[in-house]
Amino acid sequence: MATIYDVARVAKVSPKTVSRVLNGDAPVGRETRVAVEAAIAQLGYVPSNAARMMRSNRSGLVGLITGAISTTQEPTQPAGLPDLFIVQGIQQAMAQSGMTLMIADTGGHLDKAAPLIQTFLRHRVEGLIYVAEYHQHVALPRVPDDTPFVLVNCFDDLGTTAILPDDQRGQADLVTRLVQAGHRRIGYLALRQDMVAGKLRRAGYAQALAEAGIAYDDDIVQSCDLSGRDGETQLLWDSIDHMLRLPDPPSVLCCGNDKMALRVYGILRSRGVLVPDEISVAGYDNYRVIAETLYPPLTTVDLPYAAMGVRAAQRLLALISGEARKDQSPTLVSGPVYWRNSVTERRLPNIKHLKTVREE
Amino acid sequence: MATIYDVARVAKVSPKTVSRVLNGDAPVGRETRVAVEAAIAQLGYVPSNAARMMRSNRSGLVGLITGAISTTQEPTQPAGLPDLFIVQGIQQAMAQSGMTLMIADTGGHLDKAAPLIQTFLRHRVEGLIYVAEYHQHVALPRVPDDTPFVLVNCFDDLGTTAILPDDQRGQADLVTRLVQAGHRRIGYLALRQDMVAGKLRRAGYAQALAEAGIAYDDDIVQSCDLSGRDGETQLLWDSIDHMLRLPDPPSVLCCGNDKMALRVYGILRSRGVLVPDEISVAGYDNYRVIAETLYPPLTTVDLPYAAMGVRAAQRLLALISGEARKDQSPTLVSGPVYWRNSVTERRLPNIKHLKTVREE
DNA sequence: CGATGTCATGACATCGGTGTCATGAAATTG
DNA sequence: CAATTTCATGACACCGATGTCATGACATCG
Repeated sequence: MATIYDVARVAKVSPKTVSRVLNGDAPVGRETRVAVEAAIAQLGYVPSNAARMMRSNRSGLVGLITGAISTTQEPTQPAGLPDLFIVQGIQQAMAQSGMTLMIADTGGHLDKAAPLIQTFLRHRVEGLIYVAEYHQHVALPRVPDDTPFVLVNCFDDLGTTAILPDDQRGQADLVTRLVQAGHRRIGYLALRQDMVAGKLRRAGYAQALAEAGIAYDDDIVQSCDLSGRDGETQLLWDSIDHMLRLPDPPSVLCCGNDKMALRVYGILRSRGVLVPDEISVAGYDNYRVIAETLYPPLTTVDLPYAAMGVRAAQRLLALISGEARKDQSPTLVSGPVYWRNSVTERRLPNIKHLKTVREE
Repeated sequence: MATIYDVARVAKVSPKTVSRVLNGDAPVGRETRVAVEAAIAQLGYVPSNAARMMRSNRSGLVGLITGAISTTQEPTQPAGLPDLFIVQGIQQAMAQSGMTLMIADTGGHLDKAAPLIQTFLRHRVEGLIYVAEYHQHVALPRVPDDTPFVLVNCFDDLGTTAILPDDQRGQADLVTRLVQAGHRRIGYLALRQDMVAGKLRRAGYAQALAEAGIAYDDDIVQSCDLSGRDGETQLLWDSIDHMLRLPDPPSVLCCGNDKMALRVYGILRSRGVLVPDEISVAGYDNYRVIAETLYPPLTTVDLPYAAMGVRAAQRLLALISGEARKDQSPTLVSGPVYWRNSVTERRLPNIKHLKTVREE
């Protein structure tokens, strides 16, 4: 591979002048510049980042560690939405800033994180990001204090900068919206309560009910998630069966996530219950493959993964440039409710009317 | 950040000896080794890859270019399965070989590929991989001849090494299996015919019918894919309606991919047609979020993305090590049929009987 | 018109490792 | 026991860029 010396020889200038043409850090005569550029093109010269980094000490690299890529495959995956959207967001924001993103995958085994961090440090990354597959607590190997570090979709005990989805607010927003649409009996098919998202979403559900002055009824709140293990469909079936047989059955079933909603569609269908005419269904995640393709399309809450990714990248860049320092409290990112046809709306499309009703 | 000189000073040896301890390329005395390791630990020394690369000229880096990450979001996406599984496969195989994978995303804009390739070359990657979002023809910017290059899920006019899914064989296998299950009227809801996969799968369908001695009937073959644009559900509805009204309607509907099958489930449900009792449905891709979660679970063909990724990584590594040279004909990778409950089987679970019938 | 400043360029050292070769001591061999 | 080999280690140059400083040619200024 050609070096800057080859270019210098061909262009009949000094290597330093070639460097100046490449970086534009000092004035270069017009003719000289043309000659150098010609030589570069002729030789197909590509500068070596390694050599450049030796002096300038800026690698232009950011390391991303995640289980996102390999975990997607596992049906064990507790949350429904491909965490990859987070990576997308990060990628886009980084590309804009001229940083190159190096992505490494833990393959789901957290003990591989340490060597991966080591690899990144060898490349002298200017910052590190860890993306978790679902909202969770993590205990990661130590990262040197002078390397900016951001956690996404997870948090630790060390107060590392973290970007998290606002699960509680999202679920509360959805339930509030359901109430506005005239629903009063709102069933809740919850995720596992040992999961952060499960707990927070359920808290959001309870919060919204409280704010609306609706009593919380244990009979229509069930934990139905076995994270893909057998028996899940049975459990769901039972829970739904139980709720539908109540004297005062729910008019809408809120599902812990969109995947569960997909199952619920199947169960309701096999029972001959029409959605949304006989019962409404709502999900969580806005997992578009499911939410938009289901018939009828699913009302759900956006899990703002892409936005979280962008925010994470921005924070990391701020940390790198020294503009910001690591903050103690996590950044919560919330997403909008996507209102689709799986939920009936007792409102007329008349805005005045809507207002009136809202003021009831 | 500590350098090898710092370590040498603390351990009271020469830098070269530290280097030897790190790389194990020459014998080092026991006591010396211990002293060096202690110094390394004490200083938190991490060797600089950049400096190492300067002399050894081996970066240990492989560049991966894809639209996979950002395209997933777009509903435009013609094929159904997240191409990310390819990236997974590559990642795993590369990690095993000790290579570090740098991933860059085109954001769906192919014109960003050239600068990305440039960035990778600056980092002196030892090889490049391009992963396409769906089976397609591509025209990529030139890559220097001395840089090994592998295309995955796509092919070009230059005879670059390519790893492709065997769409024709996959569809043929499925249809053959349907015939074995007693089906004779096999409807086909095809993908767009301007897509490589669409064409190949349909060819596989026709091939299997021919091999089974079943006449090809235009009445039950329809192109129904608008790639997510509006009107798609209408088009599907019409096609299904048409087929079901035939005097001799199909006993099974083969869908161009699993996403289409998901839509078909919805349509059949709203028409009150039971799957699989009244009509069977099959998909393509084995898009597990859909195929395993649908009720009943979907019979489909595995699109072997992970395997393709592994194969691609292996080929690239072979090219890098010089063991192999670029071959002209693409490598076709095929996946198994996943038989689930969405298709009726006219066979009894008796193996003898099965054999008998097979010999009919 | 001499002093000063700007422009365009080059010489040279340097970043942090590793390859090459040299060296002295210990082990092995004839 | 001398000759040879092996072992353990260090000195030094080098990879390919860039930062620093120096230099000569002009332009500008008082």
